[in-house]
Amino acid sequence: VPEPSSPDRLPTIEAVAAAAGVSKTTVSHVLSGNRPVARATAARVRRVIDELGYRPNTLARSLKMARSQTIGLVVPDVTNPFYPALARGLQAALVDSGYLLLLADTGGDPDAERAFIAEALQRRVDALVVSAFGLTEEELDRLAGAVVPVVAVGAELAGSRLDCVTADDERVAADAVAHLRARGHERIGTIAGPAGTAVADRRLRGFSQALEREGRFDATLVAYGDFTRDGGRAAAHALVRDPAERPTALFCANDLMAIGALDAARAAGLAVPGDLAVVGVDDIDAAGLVVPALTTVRIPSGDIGRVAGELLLSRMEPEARRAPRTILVGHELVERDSS
Amino acid sequence: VPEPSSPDRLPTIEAVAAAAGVSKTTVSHVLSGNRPVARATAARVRRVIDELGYRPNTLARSLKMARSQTIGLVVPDVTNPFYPALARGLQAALVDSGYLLLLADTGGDPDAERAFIAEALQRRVDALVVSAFGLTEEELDRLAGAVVPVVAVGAELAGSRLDCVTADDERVAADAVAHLRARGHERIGTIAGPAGTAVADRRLRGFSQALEREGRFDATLVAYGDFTRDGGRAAAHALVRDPAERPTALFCANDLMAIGALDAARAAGLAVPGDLAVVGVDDIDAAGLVVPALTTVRIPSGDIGRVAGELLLSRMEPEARRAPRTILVGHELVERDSS
DNA sequence: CTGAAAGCGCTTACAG
DNA sequence: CTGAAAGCGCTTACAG
Repeated sequence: VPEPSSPDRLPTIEAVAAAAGVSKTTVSHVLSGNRPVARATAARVRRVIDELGYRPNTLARSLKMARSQTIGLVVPDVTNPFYPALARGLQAALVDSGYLLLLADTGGDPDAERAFIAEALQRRVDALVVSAFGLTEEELDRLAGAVVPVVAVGAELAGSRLDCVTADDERVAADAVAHLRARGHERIGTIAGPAGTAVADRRLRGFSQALEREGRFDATLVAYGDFTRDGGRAAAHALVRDPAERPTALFCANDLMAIGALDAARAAGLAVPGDLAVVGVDDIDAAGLVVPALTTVRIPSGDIGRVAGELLLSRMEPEARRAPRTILVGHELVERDSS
Repeated sequence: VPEPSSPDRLPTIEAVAAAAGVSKTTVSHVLSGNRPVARATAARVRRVIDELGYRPNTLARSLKMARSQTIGLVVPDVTNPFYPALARGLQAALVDSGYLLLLADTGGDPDAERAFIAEALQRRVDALVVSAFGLTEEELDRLAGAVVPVVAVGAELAGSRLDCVTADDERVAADAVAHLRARGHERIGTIAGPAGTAVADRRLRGFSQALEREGRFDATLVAYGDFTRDGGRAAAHALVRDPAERPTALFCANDLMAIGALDAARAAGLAVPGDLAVVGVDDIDAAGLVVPALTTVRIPSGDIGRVAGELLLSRMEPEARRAPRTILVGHELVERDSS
């Protein structure tokens, strides 16, 4: 004899069935609509459901159906406004299909990235959206690509077998360089992101190649940051220390670092853009708020999230065994006062 | 005869047991450590696990154990930097205990809040952290309070049976008023948050009472925004339109609205702080970036997240049937250039 | 030191 | 129009 359900235990489909005098099968079908149920029966079941406050246990359903209706989202830094905007776009694309977001902030640490991806897989997420910093494309593909659809966001993974949604980072950098060249700058430096990360490498390559085409690339004008304001400040500080070797313009691989470069310029007594022009990437809200307002290349992070969501939705269709796709979202130079 | 597992099906504990020549029980115990297993057996099992790449299905475990190791986080606006910082603190407090965050951005819409809370409950989250805007405390408690521990963050719920972690919003407002009074302002207005939301109401009450104590409260100097920059701009615009009736200082219930007030002042040709002093709340990064840099009352959102996580952890202990607690985090006036 | 079996709460193929 | 039963992949009380 089973114990009567204790008061702090939620009602189950079994309890509903008993109270309504039908089978679990029937209760299940009034809920899912997968099979017609007599009107009177359905009404009775629904009444009982309301009375008991029954809510089907999604865990059990997910186990049975082998889909959790959950998407894992891995970002290096939620406090970088680029990612919340992306998360919002992603949620908007997925919410109507009943998906929820499992969020992880990894701090860009490869171990944390691996750990979260493994954990998300154990929880049987139906797909993964990842902005990985520490992981190589191969590792990402090997870790998760074989199990669930994965879309890499905010970085193009060369030759990867993964889907990805990103801006064309080389052109982003090239456009910034073109802007600075048009303003007459000849000594253009850059604050790149961490070497080895896909976004950082691409933006640096776009930067270098654009300058090399004109024979103006100077490796001593390259510094590295970690995509944070502090990192940008430190890198810029190193670059402008020596007046003789100083660049007249700086392309920073994101806005946070560009804002740090503004800090460094101020600390060094350099006028922006007079002594040093600064261009960022992203166009986070803060870009328009700093003084001088930051010239930047706008990346539509909300669109990236939304497009990634739509791509995932199509990947989760039963048929979807297509070749990996790379979807490029448009970027746009926003000229403000720092250049 | 069961079919052999198809290639795209993940290995189960059953497959591991078969390959290692032991029972599922034993495999389970080498994984959990809940029961001693002979060294040789354990080693063999582990080898098979590695070979097959077995990862236990958390859905099944959660169903059996009646805990999902998941915490639901409900916020009105992820793109408001206050919340990512909170999310980060929360994750930091919970990650070591194996909890993951299920995130929802509700846009402050009560229907979205209800929908997400219901959905999270169906997914059997172990607890909920919510910053609700549309829901009353009673409704929040009724919806979820009976089922899982709930902590309300960023707003004190008067007389609620829910835990909450927040700044002392009345004092936050009172401190801002005191600052403005000390600067000599006599006509102090406010841009409040949406009436009916707990944070907004508390900050408005703190504001009103502080001024009433000195007989200086003027209801015509109260406007309402929705905690966004645009909302703040519109509210400030209305307040400063008439030069004769204009306040000389504005307490804004958050930084985003204060930044909007700065926009409005600029558009109206008013000097800040000369013609209009502006004080915000939160101290998001942007507060230090705008011009003039924003005087604000700093709320440690990361701490709120962390404390909420710790509180939840203690609530999820089996014994925990204590009375609801309200934990107040400290705030601090940050004087910058806008006042 | 180890295993057989029950059960967590669902869904659905099979049967009538 | 409806139900009995198997099964999703785990954990654990019970037994030896």
